[in-house]
Amino acid sequence: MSVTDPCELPADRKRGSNFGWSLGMVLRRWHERVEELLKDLPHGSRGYHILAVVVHEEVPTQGALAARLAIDRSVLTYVIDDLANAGLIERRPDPQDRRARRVVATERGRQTLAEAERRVAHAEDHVLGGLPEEQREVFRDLAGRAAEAIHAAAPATDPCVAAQSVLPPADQTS
Amino acid sequence: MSVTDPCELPADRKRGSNFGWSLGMVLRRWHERVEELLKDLPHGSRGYHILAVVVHEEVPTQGALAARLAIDRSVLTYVIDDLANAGLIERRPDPQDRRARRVVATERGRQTLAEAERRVAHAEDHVLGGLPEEQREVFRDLAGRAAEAIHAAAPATDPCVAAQSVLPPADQTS
DNA sequence: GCCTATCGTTTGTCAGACAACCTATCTTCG
DNA sequence: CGAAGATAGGTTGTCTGACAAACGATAGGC
Repeated sequence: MSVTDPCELPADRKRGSNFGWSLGMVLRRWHERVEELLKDLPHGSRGYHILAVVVHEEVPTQGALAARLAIDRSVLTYVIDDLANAGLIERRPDPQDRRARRVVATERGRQTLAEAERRVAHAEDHVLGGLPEEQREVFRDLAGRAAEAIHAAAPATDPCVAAQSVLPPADQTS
Repeated sequence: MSVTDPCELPADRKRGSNFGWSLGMVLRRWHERVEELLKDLPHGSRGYHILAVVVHEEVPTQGALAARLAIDRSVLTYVIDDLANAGLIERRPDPQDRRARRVVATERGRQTLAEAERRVAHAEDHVLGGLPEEQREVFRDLAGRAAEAIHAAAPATDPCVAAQSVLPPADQTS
């Protein structure tokens, strides 16, 4: 495949192709719905993501959890607090390293997550209602793979793009 | 970085329940890059979206612009202020309705947008670098169509999903 | 000519993100 | 062993951006 030629914008670009806007739109709606659905889960979608990783993956420590989700550690602190208060997870001292805490899900946490996942899956279908059924799965899959690639290549600052002005030199008064 | 090996994600459950996270991840990265690229455009990606609509679509008024982008009017006020100060757009009184302002792009605004779009397209290719080339276009297209459908069906509060607890009936003591 | 709705603008409030700092513990090295 | 630095987790404070409410100006109905 030859290089991407970003200078040739598909003529349709004017309306449908605001990728950033579109992503924001979909994500916003996803948030609205999920936040509504998971209102009694301690921190809504935040708690959901964390609980999901705790349940589905054997996560060594809080730090690893933060890295896995690409969120700040200080967020983890209070979300885990509240998830623990709700009896969904437990913070146990790591016998190997007493600085670290192992975060493990309780049985109740697993049940709650299972129910939450059912609801979220349903909500997602609704959010993507504008797409025919089979394309929803494609979209989810592509999003997941794009996100994983991004997460794997963590260093956000890739200087391959020069930082020069988009504005013309301001001689043409219009 | 000792024990954790965050890349060991057995594939069976890593996707399917973290669509929201994936979207957030992609969008965050998009933001980082675009905000970097458009740092001399008055409000970064915000100004970019607004300018794009002003240039590409004949938008009657600020209110219509806000509705088109699904953003708050109060945001439009100051972003348009700064875009106008930068000489990219103009606010003209609507001859039909002197409450309303027509927002039109200047020639400079058009040029700036064209340049910005080139850069953004390039950045987007980079953000989606984890996907093979042809799937990027699919992803963009799906996102665009999903977003438009969402935007068309604006009323966010659709009570088709009951708001009941995800938590089991609390048999555990605290 | 009033009264109400609408457009754009301004202001205030609130939650979430992020950085800086702190404490406890582990590790390394003298 | 003990001191010094590194690391895990937690706390605090600041900053930004979103949203609601109030405001002046103008249009349209009666």
